[in-house]
Amino acid sequence: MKSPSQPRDRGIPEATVARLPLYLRALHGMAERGVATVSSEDLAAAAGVNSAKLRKDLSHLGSYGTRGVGYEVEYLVYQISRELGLTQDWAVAIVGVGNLGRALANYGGFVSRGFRVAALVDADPEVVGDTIAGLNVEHIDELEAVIKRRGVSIVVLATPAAAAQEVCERVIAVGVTSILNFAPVVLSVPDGVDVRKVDLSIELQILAFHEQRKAGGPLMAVDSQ
Amino acid sequence: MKSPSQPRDRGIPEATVARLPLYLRALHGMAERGVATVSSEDLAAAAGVNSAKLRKDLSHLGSYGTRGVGYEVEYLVYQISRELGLTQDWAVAIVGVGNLGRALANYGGFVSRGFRVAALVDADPEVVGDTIAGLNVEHIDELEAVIKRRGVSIVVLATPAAAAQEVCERVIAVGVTSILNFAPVVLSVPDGVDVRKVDLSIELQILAFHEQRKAGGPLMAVDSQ
DNA sequence: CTGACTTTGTGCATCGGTTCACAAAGGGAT
DNA sequence: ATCCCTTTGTGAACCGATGCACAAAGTCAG
Repeated sequence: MKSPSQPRDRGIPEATVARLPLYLRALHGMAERGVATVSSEDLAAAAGVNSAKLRKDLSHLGSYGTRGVGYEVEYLVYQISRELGLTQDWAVAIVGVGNLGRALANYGGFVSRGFRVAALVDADPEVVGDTIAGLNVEHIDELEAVIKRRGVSIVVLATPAAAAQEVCERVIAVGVTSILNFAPVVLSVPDGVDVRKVDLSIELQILAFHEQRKAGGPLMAVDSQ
Repeated sequence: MKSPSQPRDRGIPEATVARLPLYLRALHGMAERGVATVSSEDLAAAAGVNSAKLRKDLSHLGSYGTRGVGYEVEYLVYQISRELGLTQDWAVAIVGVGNLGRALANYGGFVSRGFRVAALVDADPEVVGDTIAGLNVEHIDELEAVIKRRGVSIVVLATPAAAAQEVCERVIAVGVTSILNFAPVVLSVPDGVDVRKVDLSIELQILAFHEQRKAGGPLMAVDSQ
């Protein structure tokens, strides 16, 4: 338990970052089941990746394993959490309280670790004032004020496509630099602002592509011309 | 307009497939605005990628552009749609009609092109029998029957994490090979089955990672202890 | 018909990520 | 203390994706 060589490369590959939450989830499950120690092989299986990749990923954070034994679950949970910035509390605002926004507000996974839905905002006077998931829905005119007042640093866009770019610009103007976008548009943002996009219909289209291939099969007798 | 050399490589890179829906969306927008022809430069800008990448992507489908001119919008829409398998109609079943399932059922983007929500299934007797987005919610006991009867080939899992694996196995058993999973678990499936995963909390965690970095900045004075 | 101009399609260098395979490191038994 | 066994951490080969830069191919004006 001595201080393990300062390893933080300050440069963790993007692909690795994207997998850390996966490992974290698997580790949480193990911690709950009382597992104290886990090998790269087992953890990799639980996370659905291969063990070499997992080891290389973890090696980017430092040498937190013990050769011949594996990784201490609790310790690794802490290290990954810290690396991902989950040891602090992130205030999230959800803009757009339609079906999707509502689902997100109620989604347990958000609140669980590190994130807190701090504000709900919508333009429709019909829903402004309603209470959803214990929160009062505020009017879009209050957007900037709410973000500042609640210390929101991550904004989730669940608005109609047409509204997304404008909302995006407004929140950036008051200092937000992390946006999770569910609206089916390409947002244009200045450098330094991070946008991640979740697009349900794109995922379906990718599935359809593969499904079509399978249906045709290797000896596809379709309209090959 | 002569038949353009049989190009279908039968091997389109995965990264390209993932971007085709993006191009398709941009093209639809252009078609609606009456644009007849578009250059790789303009289309790339609309889709948020660089133009060399776009040209290379499209070249995998065939030579559908005209040098000195660009791409004919309508024609390209058709070619990409066909490649993605959107010229046929895909019946989709949504399992789990909680907040998220409801949002998905009502999500216009699904229905719009090529996809049709053909069934809603849930285990909760409270919601079975309800009508959501014009569809009757059926009981999970009917799962296999419904899938066969409606010709469902793509299943969307919006169940609680604990139920996902079981539902997954049941739909695979009746021949489904394409699954879009919103439950926060790693599904284990046999070869030949495609699973795509959308995980809201993972996206947030990735954002938090980058936000933390920005907050600290190059000369981070944090607990480097 | 010719020549200037535009834009595609692609060869090539590069880069980031994955996988293999093994030396190094630790634990535990004798 | 020594040896054997397990498992990590990583060097190196490999693979797919990206981006540059340009020749090839077309349009259009005169």
